[in-house]
Amino acid sequence: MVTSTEEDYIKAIFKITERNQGTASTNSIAELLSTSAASVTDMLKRLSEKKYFNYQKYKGVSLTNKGLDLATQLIRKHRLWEYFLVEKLSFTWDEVHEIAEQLEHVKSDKLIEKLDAYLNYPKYDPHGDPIPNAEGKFTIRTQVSLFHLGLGEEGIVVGVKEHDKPFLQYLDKLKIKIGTKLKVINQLDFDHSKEILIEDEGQTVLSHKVCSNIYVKKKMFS
Amino acid sequence: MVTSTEEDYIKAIFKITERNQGTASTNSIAELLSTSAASVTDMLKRLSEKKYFNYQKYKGVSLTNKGLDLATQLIRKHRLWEYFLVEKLSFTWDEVHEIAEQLEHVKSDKLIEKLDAYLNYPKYDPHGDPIPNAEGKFTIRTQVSLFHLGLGEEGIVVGVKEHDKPFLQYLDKLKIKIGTKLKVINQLDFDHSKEILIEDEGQTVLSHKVCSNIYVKKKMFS
DNA sequence: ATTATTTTTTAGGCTTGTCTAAAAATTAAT
DNA sequence: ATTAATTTTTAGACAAGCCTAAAAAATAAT
Repeated sequence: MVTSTEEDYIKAIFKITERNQGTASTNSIAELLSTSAASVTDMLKRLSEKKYFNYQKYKGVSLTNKGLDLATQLIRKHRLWEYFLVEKLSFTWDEVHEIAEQLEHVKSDKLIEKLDAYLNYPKYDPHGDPIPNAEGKFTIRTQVSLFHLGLGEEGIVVGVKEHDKPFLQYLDKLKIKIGTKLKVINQLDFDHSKEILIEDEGQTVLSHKVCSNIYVKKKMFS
Repeated sequence: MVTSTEEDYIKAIFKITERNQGTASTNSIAELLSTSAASVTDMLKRLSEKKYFNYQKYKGVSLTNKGLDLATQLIRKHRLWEYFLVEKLSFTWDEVHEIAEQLEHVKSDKLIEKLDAYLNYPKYDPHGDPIPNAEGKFTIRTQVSLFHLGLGEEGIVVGVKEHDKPFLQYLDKLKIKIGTKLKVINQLDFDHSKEILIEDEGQTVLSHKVCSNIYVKKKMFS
């Protein structure tokens, strides 16, 4: 049996080690889970007996295969629930994270398999992130950040990097969502901002930060 | 903030006081929650400060209006989720209780309202129990137990009393489900068993205990 | 190569929710 | 009206998760 708290730790370790290849530090976990470093050390010591990760004092932790499997299943659950909330219950993409965070802890393999089937085995969640299948495999898409789209080039929005609520609400207001066609009609070297033509919605200026948080699929022959 | 454990206690008190009008004893709560009487006393003492119920030493507990409201909302959530699991994810009625027991603790009013709307505001759950609406009101149906159906009388199954897994599976095997038409074709005074004609499925003998666990709507003019 | 800074761990304590064993109160029985 | 049986509460302990403050280890800076 694994508790919700334990699952949160596994997920945190996964998220951290996903980027900076290798180990997660005590502090980084504490920050991600909004808890103290002392609590993390405490938890790691106790949890490491369950073999979800390797822990050496002062050396940080890295997930074992067992831990990796669990993390993948948790991400699968989280993203499937997000998909359900948006597609079936018509939540907006900025509202679903907190709810999915709770739903992902519900224990029932059958539930998640049936949910997956009901949703027709979606490959991507409402933010464009891949949903692992029952075996833990997922499809990576070729995508670039909007920042890397050159002058005159076109792309279709396929995802976002950060899931920050105000950011997602900002995109909503601009009518930018997954599937929206964008075209770079001007770019300012000074601050790396871009003037973007939004399909059916006119044009707007997007900052460097916003651009690098939007993933697009490049249209090759426009 | 109310924890899942606290919610379980409120629900238990509600269930107990629902029948034997009035107060729930320490022992009855302990039994329902599969815990010790000592734990219950402990919990009651601490929880009673939150005003969900009135507690007097040695006198048992009874829910306040605040507690009653919470219990009703929990039942609403539980039954809506059960409905979802059966109607949308095609679970059978014997499988849904444990999963709904977890889902009901997910905190989001918006979630439950949207779920309700998505399911088209169902009035009864898969076991025939009424689902309270957002205001806590629910529709009681005129129903009698199959035991009270006389010789030659007909009825339509509208619910079951106990939700015991093997019992529900037994009914499944007999092809008895909600909406099934039944007719009493013989009854044995000796053990109060009845011979029943099941619509499109032939006939069978049902024990007293089984009969009194099946609720039917009497067909007035058959 | 020391000193300073940062990170991590230890130590001790708190709350929630649980337990067992024993004491106290209530209820039932003679 | 006592005694017996049952129910409930108290007492003391434990695990999971969390905290703060202080100590120890690792890393960075002079």
